[in-house]
Amino acid sequence: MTSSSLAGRSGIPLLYREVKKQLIADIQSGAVAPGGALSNESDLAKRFDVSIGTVRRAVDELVADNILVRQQGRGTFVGRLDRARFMFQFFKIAARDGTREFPQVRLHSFARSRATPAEARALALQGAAPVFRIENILALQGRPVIHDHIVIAAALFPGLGKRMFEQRAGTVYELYQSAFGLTIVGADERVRAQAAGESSARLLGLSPGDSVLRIERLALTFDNKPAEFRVSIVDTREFDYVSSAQPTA
Amino acid sequence: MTSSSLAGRSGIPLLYREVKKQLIADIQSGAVAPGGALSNESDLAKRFDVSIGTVRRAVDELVADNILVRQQGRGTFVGRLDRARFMFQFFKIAARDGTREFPQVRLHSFARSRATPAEARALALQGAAPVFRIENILALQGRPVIHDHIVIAAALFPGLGKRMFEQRAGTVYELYQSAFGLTIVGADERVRAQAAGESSARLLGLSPGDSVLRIERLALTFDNKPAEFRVSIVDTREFDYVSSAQPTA
DNA sequence: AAGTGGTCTAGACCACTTG
DNA sequence: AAGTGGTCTAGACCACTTT
Repeated sequence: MTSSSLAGRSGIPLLYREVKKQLIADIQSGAVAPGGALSNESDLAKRFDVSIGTVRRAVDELVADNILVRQQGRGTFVGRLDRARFMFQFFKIAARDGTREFPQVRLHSFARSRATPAEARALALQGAAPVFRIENILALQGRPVIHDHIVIAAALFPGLGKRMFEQRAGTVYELYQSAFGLTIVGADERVRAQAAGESSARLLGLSPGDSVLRIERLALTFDNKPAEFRVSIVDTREFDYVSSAQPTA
Repeated sequence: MTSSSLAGRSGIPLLYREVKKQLIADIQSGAVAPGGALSNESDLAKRFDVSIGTVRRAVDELVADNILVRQQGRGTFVGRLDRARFMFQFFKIAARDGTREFPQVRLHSFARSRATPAEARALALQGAAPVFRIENILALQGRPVIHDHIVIAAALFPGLGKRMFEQRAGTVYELYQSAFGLTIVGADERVRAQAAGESSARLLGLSPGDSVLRIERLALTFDNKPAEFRVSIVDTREFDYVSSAQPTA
């Protein structure tokens, strides 16, 4: 292949940012698959016509964002959105004693319908665009604790069906990643307390009016583009939403 | 002063980690004050007998942790825990439309008493150690929204009194930093929904039993040592707890 | 003009994994 | 032994701020 070196330092586009963009493009195009290895650093340096240090800086940032994973002596890999990463990066519910456990997920409903105005706004969709609307019940320690309502744009998930969703091997985000080439890289969450509605109360074994936690999560893909809108109703009698912001070391 | 070079690469202590430790020690000892400038990078490199690149790596991490602030052309400074930083790093309550506003704080009670077992556990104190117990009411848009209950070990804040606390110029954490040399660098938070108690309901204008958010925050200083335990009761009828985890760019 | 941090380079050497 | 990432160095050159 012809070597495609990067922009020539004209409008001050930082070299390592350009390298980062290219690496992201490789992931989005499928040129490197989830779990697959990147070229080694000296080859990347040759390909982009920069020094190894510049490649390392670009990779450093992608590693900090949990998008790439380095393994000394082995290589650098595209991070899979597997259970371990989901627990680490996205699942913030822990038992009172701090114990964290991967939830047992049961599909409650799967439907194709249209976005409400609020959903369209969150997902940056035009009008009442077609969406998939999915409800899950998540159990911890054998008891239903979380009632999830997922909304995703149908246009981003061509061919998605109930069976495919239900019979996925790993996490929901891993399905997005492996079957639709859509990588969730971050999320904005808004949390508040409210009285449980009738449906959530029934599904979680509560009385209507009991206090529950409501989490709105907007999951984002590259460039902070919204990809999934999710409302989670959590019974916090025995579990907490945890958020840690500690210096690295 | 006699140059004190760092460990001689014996037990594989990473050089940049050692530099980082020394810079933190300078902050804790008061050798560089909050808001004050560090030596320039080449002087730091000489002092620690390492290359500038190694100094930069240490400073990079401290900047990422919001402990230092770089200003190109001016220097590198110890970050002050002022309002802007408090809003950015610690205050996670926002109006439904996303608006963020620094709260108006009113002292409700100030007392010296002893730690409960749970508080002693959180703060890593022995037995029923002496603590200060402070209640604040925080108002947003002119209405009381948050009822804070702060617990701090008396031993860490010698000479703290009600007047000093009430008449502080800036944020609570800035008082800790400037008057007691204690820098808050991070926090662990646990959030859940519960029915409002009598006291919080009265102070926030709610009916007992209304759903409120309960936030337990353990604020940490260097080495993740606990420094403050705080319970915040939040009226989330018009405000949310927000948590964002987006890639840097 | 002088001083600061910011980017990028080229290369030495080390630590770890695999064949 | 060969190949990978990890640390550290020394220095060029640029961008920004202050005097």
